[in-house]
Amino acid sequence: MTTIHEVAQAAGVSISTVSYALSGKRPVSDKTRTRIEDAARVLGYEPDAGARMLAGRRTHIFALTEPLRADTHAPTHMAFVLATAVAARRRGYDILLLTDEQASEGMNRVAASNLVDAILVLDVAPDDERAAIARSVRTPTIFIGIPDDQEGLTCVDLDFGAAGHLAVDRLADAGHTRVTLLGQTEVAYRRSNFPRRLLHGVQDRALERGVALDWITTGASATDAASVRSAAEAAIERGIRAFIVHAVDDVHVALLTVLEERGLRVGDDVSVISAAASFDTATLSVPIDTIPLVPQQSCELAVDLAVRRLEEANVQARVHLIPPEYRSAGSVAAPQG
Amino acid sequence: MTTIHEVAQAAGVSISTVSYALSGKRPVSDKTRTRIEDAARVLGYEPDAGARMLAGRRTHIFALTEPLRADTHAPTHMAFVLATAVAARRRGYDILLLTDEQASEGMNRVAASNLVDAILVLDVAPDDERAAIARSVRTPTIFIGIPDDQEGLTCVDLDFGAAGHLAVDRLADAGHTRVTLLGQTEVAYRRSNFPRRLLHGVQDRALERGVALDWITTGASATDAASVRSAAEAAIERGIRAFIVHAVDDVHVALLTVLEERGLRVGDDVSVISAAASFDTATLSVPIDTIPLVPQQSCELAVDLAVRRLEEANVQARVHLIPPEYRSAGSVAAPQG
DNA sequence: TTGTAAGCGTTATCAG
DNA sequence: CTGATAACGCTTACAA
Repeated sequence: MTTIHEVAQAAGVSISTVSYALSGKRPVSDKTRTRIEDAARVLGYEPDAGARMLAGRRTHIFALTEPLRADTHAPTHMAFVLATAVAARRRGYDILLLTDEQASEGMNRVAASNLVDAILVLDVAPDDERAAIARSVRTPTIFIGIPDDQEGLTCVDLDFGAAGHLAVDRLADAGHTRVTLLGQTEVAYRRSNFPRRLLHGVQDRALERGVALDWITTGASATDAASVRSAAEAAIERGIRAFIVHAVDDVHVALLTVLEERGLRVGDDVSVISAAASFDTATLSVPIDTIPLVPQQSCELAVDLAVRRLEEANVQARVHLIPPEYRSAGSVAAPQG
Repeated sequence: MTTIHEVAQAAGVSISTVSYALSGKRPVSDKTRTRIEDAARVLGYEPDAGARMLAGRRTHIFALTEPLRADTHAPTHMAFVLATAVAARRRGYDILLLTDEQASEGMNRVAASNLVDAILVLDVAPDDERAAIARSVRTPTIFIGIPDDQEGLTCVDLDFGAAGHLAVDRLADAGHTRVTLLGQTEVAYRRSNFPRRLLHGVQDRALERGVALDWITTGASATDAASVRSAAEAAIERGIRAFIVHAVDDVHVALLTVLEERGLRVGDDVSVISAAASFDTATLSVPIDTIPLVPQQSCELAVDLAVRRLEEANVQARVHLIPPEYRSAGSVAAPQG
């Protein structure tokens, strides 16, 4: 194992100069710095993590707590984990997984042992027990998602309410007066916060714009497209020609299949908007207007806030809502006849 | 932050006694030990991770490298990550995620900086570049999966070849002489090792038992069940009444749907075995005989091997194949007529 | 611009 | 069975 001593010796300087040259925390003359960097590279020097933690009181590790419930949508979840890991790595941090059933135990443990510099919280529930922990530990904690009680917490999330407004506005602007929202599973509206926020955004704006709204929850299993199909068919029978979909890809597929069977062309006879979809809607058979979920943005901002909390003195806790973006693909049209 | 000093003071002993009492690495009298444990609990003492690493040369962290390619099946992947994290935690280890595109960089980094005690490798490719890294670093490395060149590596995996044998044997024993294997995506047979191993197991045993075998790869997208359906229909037309399925749940659903449409009852008119399925086959509409993938077993064994490598002196590298298990559900029957 | 040296909080070696 | 104490490898005042 190469130590800082050996690098110092090879470069003919003291160990503190090596430390400063590599961390950049003190100006070092160009020629000695290059000499040090060369020596470090040649020797394959990498600072000992333990020593660095102990002396520097920085671990360069973030914890990521993810409860992983049975109803977790795996691809979405993975996208968030990956996005977090990538963003963290770009800032020089590694990710420590906390998948305990009782995430609380893990949070307390890593905080008490100074194992991590900050904690990132994923898959936030309305009454998330991790909110209380976050308030009680000294370790900076960032929520990706929003619990009911946000007092004193730093949270990051897509503005699902605004996404709901946006979707209704586009359909209302096009002239629709009746809209059906194909929503998440029933349990999702209890276990998570964001489906409700989108729902309320849609409901409120529908009320304001005088749009009649139907809201349908979709089946729990990806395998039973049947219920989605019949719900869509019923809506069409009633003359509905505008859909907002906030659901997994299978639900999108089921809806599009029904529309095609009925000979209804999307963006022509019928309007469809996909809101906060976690998968790539470009894989669908028809181009669909989308309000994307962008895990990258949320996770990058979360990592950014964590770093800021470590580097700056008084960063105050608040909720950061990311404004939704509307990606047009021609799937919204004025109602026919 | 509570230190070992404060615990020692509170318990009226020296810090070394505290260390030994809590680690159990030296006998400590019952009464002083309880006094120490009480003090530690009351003060909420948790050893400082950095100090522990530096002094003890043990980090109590395992790295988990996961390349996360675009074609990764998210639910399966998550099951493995979760199983690893749970198993590791049970032994007192945390998991550090290494999701770099170039996993090699991460492995070298955590090894050189002594950030982790061992490295666990997931989602192993046939020509995995991480095999070379594993051989070059001092950090013990365990593969969950098997690359082509296993020389000097410690690997853990389900015995997919034996699983293939088992599946064919059951069908041949029941009297079937023609079998269709509904396999993974085409790309999976190039990117991963295990689909090939199952395929070869099936092919070899089919040859031995005089069973005529068809092998079909399935579509890349979960949304196009159509190709699976037509393949299944073609097989049925040709009189095939025995299927081995090594694929995602959608493929199972598509096959079962076709069978039902044709009025073929599973376990009666037609035989179906699901091999190495990563999802819960109990959610399917019909009970299916299964050779389960058991991520828990692989991951537990991997963690176990890692711990053993740290605690024992000479554990020699080798491949550990987990024998497949057959779970009957009545979906295999003798061919009719 | 560079060097010296005092910790950081444990573990583990030596004594007792 | 218990106590001192020397590492562990680095960061960061404090000096020069």
